[in-house]
Amino acid sequence: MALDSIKGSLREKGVRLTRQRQILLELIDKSGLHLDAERLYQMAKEQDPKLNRVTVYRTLKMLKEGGLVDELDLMHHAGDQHYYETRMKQEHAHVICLRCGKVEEFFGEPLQRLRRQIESHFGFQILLARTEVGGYCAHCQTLRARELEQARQMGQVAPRPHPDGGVAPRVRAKHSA
Amino acid sequence: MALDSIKGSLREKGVRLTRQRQILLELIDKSGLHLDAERLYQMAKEQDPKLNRVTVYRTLKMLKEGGLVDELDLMHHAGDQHYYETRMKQEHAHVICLRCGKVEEFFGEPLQRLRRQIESHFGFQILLARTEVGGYCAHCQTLRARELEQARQMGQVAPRPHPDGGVAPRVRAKHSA
DNA sequence: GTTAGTGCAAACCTTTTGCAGCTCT
DNA sequence: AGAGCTGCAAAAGGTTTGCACTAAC
Repeated sequence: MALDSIKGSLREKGVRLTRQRQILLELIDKSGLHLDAERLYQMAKEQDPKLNRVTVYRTLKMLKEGGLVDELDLMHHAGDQHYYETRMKQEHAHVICLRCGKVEEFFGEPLQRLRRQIESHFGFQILLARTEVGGYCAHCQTLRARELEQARQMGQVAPRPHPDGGVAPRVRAKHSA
Repeated sequence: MALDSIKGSLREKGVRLTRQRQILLELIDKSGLHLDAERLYQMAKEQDPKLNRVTVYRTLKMLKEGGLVDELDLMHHAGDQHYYETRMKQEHAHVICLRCGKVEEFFGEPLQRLRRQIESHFGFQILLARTEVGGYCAHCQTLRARELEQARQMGQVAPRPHPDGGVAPRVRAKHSA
């Protein structure tokens, strides 16, 4: 489990393992999900109703600057928040369906190859890398074709299939209390 | 020039080429730079002092949703703004030095390979792809080594070389008037 | 007992929205 | 002429900061 290695890493730096941080670390690590700050806050509040949103932001910032978590934006498919995941795993790309929002992870050798090429090409020292890909998953391709067909039958002008045309309208999450 | 193809593409859709949009398109296309909304606004204001910040955001949003520009965040090396570039060029990765802020572009076959692999692995239809890499450029690696050496000589504890340790503190740009 | 960390309130930056008036086609 | 676009003001969303109090080491 990556949790323990994170905790160790923090202890080494003299960072205090407060109750709040334990809760947050546990949530980030356990849920394989890609949580944003607000979501993480809501989940943490269930374990400690007094835990403040600010603490979530401060903890995430610390973990990010310590290189213990990575920050993603998943192509802003649902707004401008950032998402977080522990750095345990091997480098991977995120593949986001712009229609249903599903996020897949792609591991594989092309990523390492790309990384090596960039390092040698520029003499660059890579600390963080991020590849995000947006489009339509197999399932949504089918559904979308059907939708377009229906629109055509209803006598409407068929929307031209455009590079970014199908992006779902931004749903702004609302902080509830 | 990509400008004309963008203009054509907009005209086709019945989008009006207003004075403001011409100014903005010109700026985005001409400056090879990666501009954020605020910077673009400041530059546009020099040509038309009445042009409003809101128009900049609306134009960028339209271009983005029309697939005519790509939105980047360049690893948030200078804050949480987004940066924009025309989609003319071949797909490329952005390589950002976290110390000096320089942005390099990497073209090359590993990117296409990665793209193809993702498409075939998931049966995914890619519309947008983005690879951003953060670290130290060749020049800053040298400077940083020197800095660390000096810190050591001054009797301080040598900062452990950390995955994300050297990121410059966030400078929040301020809207001036 | 120190010092880092927390909660609260308020600020901050970036981006969006409502609406009246202007302007491209 | 009329739909589309702009500017203005105001709001919203996400995130950060100042400060007094609390808790981890």
